[in-house]
Amino acid sequence: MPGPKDLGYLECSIANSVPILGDRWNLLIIRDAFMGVRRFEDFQADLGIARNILSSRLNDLVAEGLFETVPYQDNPPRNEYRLTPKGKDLMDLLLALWRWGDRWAPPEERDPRELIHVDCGEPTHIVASCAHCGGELTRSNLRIVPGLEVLAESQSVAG
Amino acid sequence: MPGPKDLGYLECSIANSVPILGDRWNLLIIRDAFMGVRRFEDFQADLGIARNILSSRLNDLVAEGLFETVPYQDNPPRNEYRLTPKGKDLMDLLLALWRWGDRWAPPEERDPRELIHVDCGEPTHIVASCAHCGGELTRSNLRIVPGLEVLAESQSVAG
DNA sequence: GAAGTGCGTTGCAAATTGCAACCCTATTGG
DNA sequence: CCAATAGGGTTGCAATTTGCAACGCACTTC
Repeated sequence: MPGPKDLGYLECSIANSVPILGDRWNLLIIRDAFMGVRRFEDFQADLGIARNILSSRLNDLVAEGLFETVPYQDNPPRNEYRLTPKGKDLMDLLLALWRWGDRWAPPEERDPRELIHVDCGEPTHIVASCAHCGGELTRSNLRIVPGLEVLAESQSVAG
Repeated sequence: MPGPKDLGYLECSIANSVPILGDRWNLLIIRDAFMGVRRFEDFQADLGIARNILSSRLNDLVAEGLFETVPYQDNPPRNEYRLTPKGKDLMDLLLALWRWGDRWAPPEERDPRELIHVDCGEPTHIVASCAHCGGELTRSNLRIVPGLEVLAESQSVAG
């Protein structure tokens, strides 16, 4: 029975997020939404996505509660698609994706967009820090427990 | 010409990352790799992914430089799939995904895994902070320039 | 030498994608 | 009033991808 497989059996937050976030278009639509895009035509024009796919994806995103429709005109009825709190909470993910892409898959022509941290006024990017002590989270100071394994460079099991 | 569309025209780091990361299986394979899984059979058993798809995805991930094959036996030749620095650098993304999923799409039975910050010894999760000043990055203190828009709650254009 | 392990490839049916074309409502122009 | 345009989709169809099961192949172990 082809088509996306149900991943519920994995019993994991990441696996549960994957059906909606592990999709090329959804990630790009969310990116656009963070940039301020809100209308069907604007998403379509910016992404070059086929209209039927965009329609389907927006419906999925609304059904999953990442976007909500907000009418901006009655005749004919027209909606904007806006991020909900659940959608807006993806900001860290987008920042991480942006950062990774800048380091490992930058566009040919440098992306003119910069992220500015208003509090300090400087260009910035995400750094992962600990919710408890504020220290930086790195591969070597993190551990998953109970875990098959650690995230660190040096490993002690499985080879 | 159906099938994944080339997104190069978007000229953006995120769009460039999407072809490899905007895929259900790739994200899960990477997740497993961070948990210490390295062998074909182990990925297959853990994810329940079809063998042909796993084979295809691992090849893609190696081709993109996120994984590298490391022989662990000569007869017959067998390889492990390990994250490269490029792949390991996805840790922040995985942490953000994990965090988001915990908040918005947690598994029915609570995931027994916890992330421990070894430096302070406490369970933790990612908090986005500024690479320049270390302050927290929030939707209201970030700006994309030049930008159609800001990430903040309150917006001044297109609305 | 019969079974088991590890890693894939092959075949096929079902689902998804992309494109172009069409539909509908309402506004604008003459 | 009729035509053209804008916004927001839906429909049809062919190419591509998926998922599953089965098969292949090279050793190893009993």
